[in-house]
Amino acid sequence: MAKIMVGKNASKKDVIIKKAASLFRNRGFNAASMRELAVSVGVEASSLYNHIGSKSELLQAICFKIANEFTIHLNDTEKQPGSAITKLEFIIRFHIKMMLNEFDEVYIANHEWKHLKEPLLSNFLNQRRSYEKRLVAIIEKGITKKELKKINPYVALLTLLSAVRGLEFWQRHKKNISTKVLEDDMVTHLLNGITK
Amino acid sequence: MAKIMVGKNASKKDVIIKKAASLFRNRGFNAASMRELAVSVGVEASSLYNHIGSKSELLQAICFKIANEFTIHLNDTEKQPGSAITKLEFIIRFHIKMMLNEFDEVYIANHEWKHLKEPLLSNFLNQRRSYEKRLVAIIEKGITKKELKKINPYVALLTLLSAVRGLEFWQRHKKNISTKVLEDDMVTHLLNGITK
DNA sequence: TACAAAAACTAATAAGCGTTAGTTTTGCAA
DNA sequence: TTGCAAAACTAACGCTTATTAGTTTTTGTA
Repeated sequence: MAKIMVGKNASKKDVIIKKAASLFRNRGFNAASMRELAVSVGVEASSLYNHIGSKSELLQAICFKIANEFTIHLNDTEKQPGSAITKLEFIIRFHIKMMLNEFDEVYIANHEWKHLKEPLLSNFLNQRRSYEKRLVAIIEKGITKKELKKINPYVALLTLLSAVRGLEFWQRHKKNISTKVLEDDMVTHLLNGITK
Repeated sequence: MAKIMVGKNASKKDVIIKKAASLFRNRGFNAASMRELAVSVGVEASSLYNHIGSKSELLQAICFKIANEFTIHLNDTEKQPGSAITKLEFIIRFHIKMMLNEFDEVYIANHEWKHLKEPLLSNFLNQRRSYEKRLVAIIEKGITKKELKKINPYVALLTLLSAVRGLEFWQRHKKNISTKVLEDDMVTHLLNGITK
């Protein structure tokens, strides 16, 4: 009768979701079984259902939590004054922080969303599309105002988002580089290039 | 008794692997079933086993084919003379081409390798680590020779590889941008930045 | 045309999956 | 201490999975 250990301010459901995020990232959503999750939580598989509705509900919770956090931050960014470059730097730094602080969840929102079930799958994709369009708008404005080079804004978006997303590999590359160096170097690289 | 259709110069095994690559990318390795693959090939599931050994053999074939192609190209790059920038541009362009021409396979080598079984999993990861170290060496040499800015070479590697990998999303963003613009803009962005 | 090998088929296997039903234990409030 | 709800347990369900065995059909060659 191992009871689920729950820290302050976290419901048992939250504990399960956290463990699920870790498991889903390490094994993939489909490969991860509820029995494995149960072991990691320290309970029998069927007991999980006293706290959650289904396996896919866990995936939903993770994906939409992350999507909302990014949306909220973009809302803030758009409100604040400043050049396109300032805004892009602000956004890039937020992406980097999210990658470092909520790695499992962000990874899942990036890679395992495809196992969401309709209609939530469409919902999620719409939310992401909308996010990207708003970023493109910022880049376009920067080009118009001659703050940025005349490159294709979609290519720039792609490059920015992908580079930041690549921090997934940071787990592997943690070679005594401080997160500050990481953040600064990456912002420099993406905004100013690497050639001298 | 639907026989597997096979084009010139392609064995039936090749046809199955090609279909598997597409299926694994769309559904994920674990979610993709041999029965689905059989439908896509136009045959009963059990008939596949006249041509292949197992499901994971298909994953192996795909992952190592791609890994080898990248390794071979890096061998060529290292042999040829030229600055670090030239070499990096050469490599970036190859990555972009691979992404566009062998999308399914590259995607799988990037994302589904974790479902490889030992000892091939370790083998694959070693091969990738070695590839990355050789790229870092090129970047380091470029910094030493003052061709490149003094940034952390691992961060630069990360940024480069991830940005290129982001071409996965190209399928979604195909907004009448020619692949030439794409390639050129991305190389410019990654080498020279986007700020004016 | 006959024969052998290749490749298709049907049917079945054992294992693992998410989930449910029914029961027992736990922990808190009266 | 009693009583009740929350949360654990055991056992089982129906389903899907990769894979195998055994059989039949197809194909290419002599």
